[in-house]
Amino acid sequence: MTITQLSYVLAVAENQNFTKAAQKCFVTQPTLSMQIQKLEDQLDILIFDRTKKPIELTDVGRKIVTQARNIVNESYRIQDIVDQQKGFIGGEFKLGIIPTVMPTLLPMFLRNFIKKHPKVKLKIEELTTEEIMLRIKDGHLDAAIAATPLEDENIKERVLYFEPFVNYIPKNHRLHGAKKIDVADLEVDDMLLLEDGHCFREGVINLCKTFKNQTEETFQLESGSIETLIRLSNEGLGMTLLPYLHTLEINDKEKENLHYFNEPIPAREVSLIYHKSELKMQIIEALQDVISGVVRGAIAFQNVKIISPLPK
Amino acid sequence: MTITQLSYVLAVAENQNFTKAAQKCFVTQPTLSMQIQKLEDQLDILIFDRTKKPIELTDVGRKIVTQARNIVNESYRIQDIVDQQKGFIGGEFKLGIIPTVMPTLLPMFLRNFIKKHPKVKLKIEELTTEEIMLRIKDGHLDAAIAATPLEDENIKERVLYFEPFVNYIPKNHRLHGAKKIDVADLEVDDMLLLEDGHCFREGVINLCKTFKNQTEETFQLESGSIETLIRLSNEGLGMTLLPYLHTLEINDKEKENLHYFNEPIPAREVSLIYHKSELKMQIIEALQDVISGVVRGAIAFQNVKIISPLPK
DNA sequence: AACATCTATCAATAAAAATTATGAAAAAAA
DNA sequence: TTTTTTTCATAATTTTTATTGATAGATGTT
Repeated sequence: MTITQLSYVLAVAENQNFTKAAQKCFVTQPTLSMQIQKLEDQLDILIFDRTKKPIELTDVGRKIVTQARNIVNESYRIQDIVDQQKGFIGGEFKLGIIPTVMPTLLPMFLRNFIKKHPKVKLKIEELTTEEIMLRIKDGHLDAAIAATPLEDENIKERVLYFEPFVNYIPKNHRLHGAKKIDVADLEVDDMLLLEDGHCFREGVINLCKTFKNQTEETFQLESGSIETLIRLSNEGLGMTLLPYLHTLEINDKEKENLHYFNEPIPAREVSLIYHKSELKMQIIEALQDVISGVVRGAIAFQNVKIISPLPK
Repeated sequence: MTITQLSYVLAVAENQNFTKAAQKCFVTQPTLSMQIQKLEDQLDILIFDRTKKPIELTDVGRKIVTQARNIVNESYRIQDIVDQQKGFIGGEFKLGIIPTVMPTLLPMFLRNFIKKHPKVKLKIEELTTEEIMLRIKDGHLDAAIAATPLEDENIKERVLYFEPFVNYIPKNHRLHGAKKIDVADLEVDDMLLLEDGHCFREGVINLCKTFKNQTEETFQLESGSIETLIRLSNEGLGMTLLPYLHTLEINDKEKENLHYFNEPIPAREVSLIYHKSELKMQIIEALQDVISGVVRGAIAFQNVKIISPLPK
């Protein structure tokens, strides 16, 4: 039994296909077939049920895959120990970012980070919180930036910053006249929201519910991006809430529609999250340093009240 | 990096010697030298400091060995999963037994066990509780039989039986006339004990202390085996306590010196203990079944009061 | 029926591991 | 000190193992 064989098994289990798995392993398909057969022969069991299309794991196979993932992941940690010893910060690093953070935060720190740590090959992907949590647990992501707290025992969190919510209220809206807005003024029925699956949406709904006991039944419109939200709002379809960093990007005319909250200002907590095993911790800490440094200049609010974005 | 290389590293780390390690791995010494060098080259670090005699681990080396042990142990669990699936009970199994249990319990169950599970290659070693705990943690023992509770978070326990203490009181002793003895009658100063390191000694001392607030200062004599204890006692050097199973083995004349306790009868708890990772659990359960079955016939006390043998 | 997709098999070859034989350095013994 | 022994490294060679390209067979699709 070798680590290579185990990783071949993992690849086939994940792809449910020898040919695709072989590509991901950068070997030919017969290599996988033969090595996996060899392992099956040695253990004298079948890991895959090849009669099923697509291929399926047997009962033992499922248990073996779980253990194999364990072993393969633990084997990565050997290199990690060496890197840590050398103070080496480099190698491939897969980072997930939620959609409502991606467009504003990424440009702020990416250039800085690459400059400071040129040996790290960052692979960044925009994913929902749900996908992020799955992929951190199965090892396909090394870390992610998401709204917290998540309260998942397998995932650790390091708070990066608190991002205040800002009201975006078009000219024709009943609240446009008000200089500063109170949380109690918000009405869900009146608010443009992101579509389901965005945790920012959850945060806003929670905010409204907290202060008005509103149900989440009747939303007027839902959109997939905050950009669209602003456009829709401009068309007079309702007000919306923006995460603070987004308000730095909009044009001067639209800035006139921004209305800040009275203190305490509601905000979301944005954190760097990673698996509890703390693999590649040097890079995670490097990321935290760079991002915290950059954000400290951009967000300088005090008396910020935090609401939980995933209040299930 | 391969599991084989990692196990070579473990062998050298444990033996502090390439030649001996090679023998344990059933390969020649150059094989180890080359494979370990190859691993060191790939990681671009030194695992061993070869200038020191005997050879020593480097700082990184120590961390790598810890992780390597992890990986190698986890790799054994693959075979374990397969065995479990097949209901196969076999392979090498290393069992430790404390000295005061070994001579009485082993003959009771060994023949039975071998008959019932002929494919298991039992390797049994007599060890103190302290050694047992170390070796269970480092994987050199699969399980052990010891007095419990141990209260170690890495070690799980399954109680096999409660073994009452029996007084062995020679003719000339002040208590010889008494038919039944009370725990309160015991005097540490008056009692022959096993030498330091035997947990049975701890148990007895604890028993005396519990009822008389005696200090453990002045013991008259100490011995390494219970056999010797009986001989010394016969010579009129004091009374002693025997674990019940030992009393079944002594000759008729000596049996006259046995005096049972009044209820509640003090006893020690004897358990099958094993690492929390539950490797080779099928064999552990098979052992438990056989031993419990055998002992149930031999010990049939009720109203047994338990004292902790390791009261630190 | 023809085609496409997928895995297994085979022989050839490349790569890696293990072995035997040997050498050099350090420790132990004379 | 000199000799002997121990111990690890190196080199050349053999053995074993992994990988590949080509292809066959099986299954499902159009």
